[in-house]
Amino acid sequence: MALEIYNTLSRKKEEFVPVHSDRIGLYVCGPTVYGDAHVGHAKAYIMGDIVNRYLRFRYPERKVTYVQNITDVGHMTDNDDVAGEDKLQKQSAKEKKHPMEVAAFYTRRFYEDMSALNVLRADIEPLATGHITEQIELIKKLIEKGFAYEVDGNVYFDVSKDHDYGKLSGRKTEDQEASGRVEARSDKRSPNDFALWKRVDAGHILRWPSPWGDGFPGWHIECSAMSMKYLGETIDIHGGGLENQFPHHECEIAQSESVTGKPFVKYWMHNNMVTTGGVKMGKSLGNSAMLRDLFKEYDPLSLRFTLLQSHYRGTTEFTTEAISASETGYKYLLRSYHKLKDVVGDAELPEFNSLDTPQNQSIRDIVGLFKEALDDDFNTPGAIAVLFNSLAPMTNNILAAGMSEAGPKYLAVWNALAGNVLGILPTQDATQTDASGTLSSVVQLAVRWRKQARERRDFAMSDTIRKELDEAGIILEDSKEGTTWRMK
RNA sequence: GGCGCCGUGGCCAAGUAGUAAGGCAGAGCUCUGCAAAAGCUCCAUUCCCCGGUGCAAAUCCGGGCGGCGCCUCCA
Repeated sequence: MALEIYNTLSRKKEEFVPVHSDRIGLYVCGPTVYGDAHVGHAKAYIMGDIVNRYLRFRYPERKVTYVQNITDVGHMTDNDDVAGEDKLQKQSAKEKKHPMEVAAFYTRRFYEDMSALNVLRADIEPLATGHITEQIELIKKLIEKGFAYEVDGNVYFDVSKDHDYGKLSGRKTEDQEASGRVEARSDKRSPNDFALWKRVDAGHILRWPSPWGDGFPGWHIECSAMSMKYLGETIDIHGGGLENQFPHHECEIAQSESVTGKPFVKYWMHNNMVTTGGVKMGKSLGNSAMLRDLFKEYDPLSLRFTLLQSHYRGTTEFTTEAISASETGYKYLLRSYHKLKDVVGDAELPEFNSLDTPQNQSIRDIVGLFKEALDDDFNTPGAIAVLFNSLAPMTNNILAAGMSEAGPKYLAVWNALAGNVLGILPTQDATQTDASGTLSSVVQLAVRWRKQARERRDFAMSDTIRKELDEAGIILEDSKEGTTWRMK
């Protein structure tokens, strides 16, 4: 059984064979930080997170290094060198802040949102502005090798010098030229050429000195520079949103491979869009659901769960109804997990890896199905189905049968699969925030009073207590063993 | 105009040749003072339509209809 990844380069699933025997390099294009993150960002970075988590789970013997950049250079909202607006500069004018202040502000908020979604931080989170030197060095090499040319303070990559340009997106430069698209006035030799370095005018705040005068780097060069600096000339996996396939990733390949003469990336992964009403959710379309707003209504982890219930390469139709629906299913899984956790208590858990023995056949089966799903190009909906079909029912059986020796084993399985790999288990629960036990004591008191009412068959009082606790966010459940409570 | 993707039950959504996962919603039952939880059962003879190739197709090929993305910043 091997991990298979759909590689955009070949347009098919390929067996994952790491470039190096001892390590794996993963790079995912990070956000441009001039606004808050929306559901589309969540889908992209949760995908990156799943790849990161699963690689670590599946290849414990290899060092996985995950790099995700922050684009804190504004770039242009228009291809025209003159008329283009710098997104960060525009936002900074609006907020009356220095562009770097805007970038820092939204960077923090981005990480806050991602943490709420239980997206693990990358090992290296380089800033584009922190790697201007590296980018300039790369551009110098491209000029030396004849792949780039300077015109009046601007440096462009000469696409005609790169013979396999277009191999990722399947585009031919001739077709693009034939498109009749209106090209803005430019000093490029060809409309397909793209900027490596841009000259700035007097009013531009974010600027750096370079051999070609004051300016700032082109959008694509940062990823090449930072990827190669931290992960080497050929990395295993590079991921990002589908809309970055062209031109961004195509340009990254062109720049990087022209300099090194080696393959830049072995496996390219692209996640599809989040749609609403069948239409792409996008920053510029104004139909984005911002994560911060959603977090007020929904548990961030149930949002994560919702996104994991569709495949990363398919579109995800996003509606509040869709989150509500999957939230119900998600809570079912959590109840099973929490009950098990309560029963196991402080008992020591076995090492997850020690459970892979013939004596634990049912666990082996569950883990096998789970891995089979994720091995198939990170099929998270399939992995979640295993939780619904096997892990939760098995857990409920154990709880019903009171099989205490199986408890810790299964809890270790929950922690590994649902916790470490899928990241859908809460990292902190109500019992931890109630460390002093105050809430618990009070609820226990109410439960005792209600028990007395029930014993004298005063069901009106019993139901009132339950109803009022429910309104306060506490749910009571009666069973043969007594009454248990939990937070809504 | 070029490149590419998608169309599966009321909703969401897996499945790329071997006879339709899963979740939500819905129906019934068990348990129960009631409720909840949990469990059991039912819920697509069929995968947009029409042809074709296979012993076999939701899955491959051709045509049609419908929807979407990229080609300009966007996850």
